[in-house]
Amino acid sequence: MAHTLFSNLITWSESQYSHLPWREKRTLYKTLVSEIMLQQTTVGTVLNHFERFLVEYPTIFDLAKSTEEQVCISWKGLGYYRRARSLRNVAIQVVEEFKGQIPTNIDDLQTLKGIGPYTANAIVAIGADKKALAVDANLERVLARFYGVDVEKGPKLQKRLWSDFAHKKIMAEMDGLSARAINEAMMDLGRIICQARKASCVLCPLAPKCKAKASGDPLQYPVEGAKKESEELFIRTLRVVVKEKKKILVYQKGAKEWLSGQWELPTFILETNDEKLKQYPHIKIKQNYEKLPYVKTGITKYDIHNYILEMSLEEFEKMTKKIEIVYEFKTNDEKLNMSTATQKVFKILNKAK
DNA sequence: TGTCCACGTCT
DNA sequence: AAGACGTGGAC
Repeated sequence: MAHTLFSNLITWSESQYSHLPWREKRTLYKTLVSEIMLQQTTVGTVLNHFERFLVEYPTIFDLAKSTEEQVCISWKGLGYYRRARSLRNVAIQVVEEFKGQIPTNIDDLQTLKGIGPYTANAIVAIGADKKALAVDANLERVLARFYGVDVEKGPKLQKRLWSDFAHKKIMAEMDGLSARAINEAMMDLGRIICQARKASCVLCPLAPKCKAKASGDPLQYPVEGAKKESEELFIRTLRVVVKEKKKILVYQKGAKEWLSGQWELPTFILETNDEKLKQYPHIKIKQNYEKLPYVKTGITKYDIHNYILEMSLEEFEKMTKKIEIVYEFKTNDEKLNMSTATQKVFKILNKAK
């Protein structure tokens, strides 16, 4: 009986992964924070930040009282900083509209900006242990394989899984089992055993009834959509270091730019094949920039080499006469919301000394 | 080192 | 509804 399979799955998951910090003494608040962190982010990365974040914001009221800038600083290293702003706004909204009690039904949760179908279901199923299914990319893959669904990956597959499989079958499996345990276990399975590019079927508790395993080629599910050719985009930036005593020259990124609100070294485009790019002003320098030290960064679809150049304030002012950005001297410490790329530049400079 | 890839929600 | 958003892991 399939029910036994899912019990085995839960046993496997609980024996190995109950120690994740958001699972220990689980609360709705820890679930909210961890699930927002886990959007687009691997468990390993979240492990590096979750507990510190909880020390800084032990309750939803602490989070609601904090400033946007402080929450973004606390979010450093997790990326997709819009999530940090959303999380704070959710906290404020929950305090104002729900007396600080995080709702446990899908509809109320989805009224909160930043909480979509996945996170709403995760909070209901995992946070409140009420019947729901949080279908992230892991679940999508596991379910497509288990049921052998050959619908193209993406929104179509999500819909198909939800209407034909997830809702009717998995939800039925939850009768008599914990919704929390089954959701956590399915995610663990996708993360550890039933990975996108590797399926360790010999270890899998669901293998006896898995259609993908039976097919002999489990990786054929989920079916990949046609990949579209996209032009490779590169940027070569100049990152300028101007020091004055213990301070460095930086500027704050605007609302519509990448990494909005963060502080960066003065940054200019030396060369790019994307003519529409408006993130930084263009500049020309006399020397061959390819001989300068550089660090690689990446954001969205761009391959970026950041060339580093130290200069005096006089030289800098001469170079940027026609540029209207406001640059200021600031101390580079933990109170400054400094971009990852800028931190990488300093790492390289310190290493060189 | 480089290259490829994964990943929820909003707009 | 296609593209934006950042980081880290696998090989």
